Amino acid sequence: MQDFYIYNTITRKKEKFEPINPPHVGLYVCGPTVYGNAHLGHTRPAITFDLLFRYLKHIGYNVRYVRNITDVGHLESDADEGEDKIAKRARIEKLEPMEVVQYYTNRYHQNMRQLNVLEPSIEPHASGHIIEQQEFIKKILENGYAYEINGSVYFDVEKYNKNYRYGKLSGRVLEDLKSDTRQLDGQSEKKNPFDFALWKKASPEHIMQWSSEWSSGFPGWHLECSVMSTKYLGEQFDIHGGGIDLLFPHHECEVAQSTAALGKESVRYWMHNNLVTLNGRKMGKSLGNAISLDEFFSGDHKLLKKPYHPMTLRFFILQAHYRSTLDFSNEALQAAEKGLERLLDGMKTLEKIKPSAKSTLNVTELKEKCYKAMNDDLNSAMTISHLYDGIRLINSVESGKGSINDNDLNELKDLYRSFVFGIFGLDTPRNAKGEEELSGKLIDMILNFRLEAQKNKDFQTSDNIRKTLNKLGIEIKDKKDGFEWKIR
RNA sequence: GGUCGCGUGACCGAGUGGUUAGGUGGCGGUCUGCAAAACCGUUCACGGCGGUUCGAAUCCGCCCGCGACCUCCA
Repeated sequence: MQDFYIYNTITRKKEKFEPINPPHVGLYVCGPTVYGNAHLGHTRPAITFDLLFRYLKHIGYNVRYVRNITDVGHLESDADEGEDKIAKRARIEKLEPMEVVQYYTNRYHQNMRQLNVLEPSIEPHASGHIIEQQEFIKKILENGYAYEINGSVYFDVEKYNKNYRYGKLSGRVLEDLKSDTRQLDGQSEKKNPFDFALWKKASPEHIMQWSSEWSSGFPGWHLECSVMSTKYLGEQFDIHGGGIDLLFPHHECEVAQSTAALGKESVRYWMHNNLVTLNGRKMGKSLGNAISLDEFFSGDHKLLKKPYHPMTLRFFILQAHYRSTLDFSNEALQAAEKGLERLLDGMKTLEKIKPSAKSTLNVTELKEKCYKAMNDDLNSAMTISHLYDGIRLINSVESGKGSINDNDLNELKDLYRSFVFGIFGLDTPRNAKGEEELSGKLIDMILNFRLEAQKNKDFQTSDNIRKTLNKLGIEIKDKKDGFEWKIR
């Protein structure tokens, strides 16, 4: 087992990862709110925690990965009187709320498949856990950290803060929050403006509501994660992840709720991915600068100079460390596109290399560097740079400037397969097999004619063939003993 | 205003108290009928001003600029 270090938001330090019940690991990540299409921003946590999931499994852990679907309770406006986002969408589109949920959940899953993001072990819906959420509220009420008023239940932050520390995760101090919280309308019910809803009474026209002992209403918007993580991972579990924009108030409230209900903190390691920016600004749906994944893959957006392959996006994200912001631009994307191609080409070369008696390269050292980088808080950027160093070595062997023995060769192949495909998930989807085979044979045939032309010094014909194939997206490489080609 | 974080070469983006990140792009070369690819070489930066140190881009202070959170948000 590797010594794996994680940057823990709550301590602001890198800490050695030690699961509560090894080899089992419980991982909870905040998933999407399914009221709209997934955009570039959503790929950051999806890929970051997919990387974590894959790496933990790779180094021998047995991971239960829970990623929720938020389909109730997130309020639209800044006041508590807002309308449920999904309900609003449903009303506008004249659909059943669950129809909206199903539609965008399907779209999300499709996008995740395109990005080769593994399915989580459990994907619970908030709407499927209303009873559990009500029970959780009861526990908080019993423990005295919540109060009921007019059919709604609110978390009593001030009282909680007397025995615990509200703000522990995000580094906030309640006294500061008191002076800084904006005075919003419609908060008259709450004792304090920073109190948050656990259960909210719904108005009659509110189309998503459930009965409860307090009122017909809906659960508060931070509750589902506390409840579902507890249900599927236990009262204490290993890792909770999510976007850094959820740190406050969402995750802070989760800490408070769980502590208030269970008498202890649930989460051992908090991990937060940074954001995707556009011209240095956060990309967000509500900010109106989000590029949806469908637009990204089709190139159908005014900011996109061309369509990009899902693997280009995946690689682009992996080339940065997850805790840094990542600025989007066509230039950067195209650099990633070419970089990924070089990496994958190098791997194809690796598969073809013939072993020699001795090795001029140190595979063990390369391998150790890769693990060292990954063990340092999932530094995929560093790992990739090591893999490029290896590609240079592979190419030098292929061009006869180095050599590798049988043992090293197998180890090297193993290293690249497990890192590039297994851990980074950079698999290129293949075309339909039969068709691929046929077109491959046809291209071979054409290139054999070209070879003939070259032998006869008929370079005009030879160049014409190459030009035409290039136009079709086929790249030709002339070799000493023939040719190579690939589809771009 | 409060809290937190960032500022790296043409672009993206790692990192460390003293040694080349890496990718993309540019330039020169090897190879080649010409290309492409590959390889070799080159392009050696760390916002500003002070301080600590034998030595700092890396630690500390101040300043400037930018961002995130404080309201749903990945």
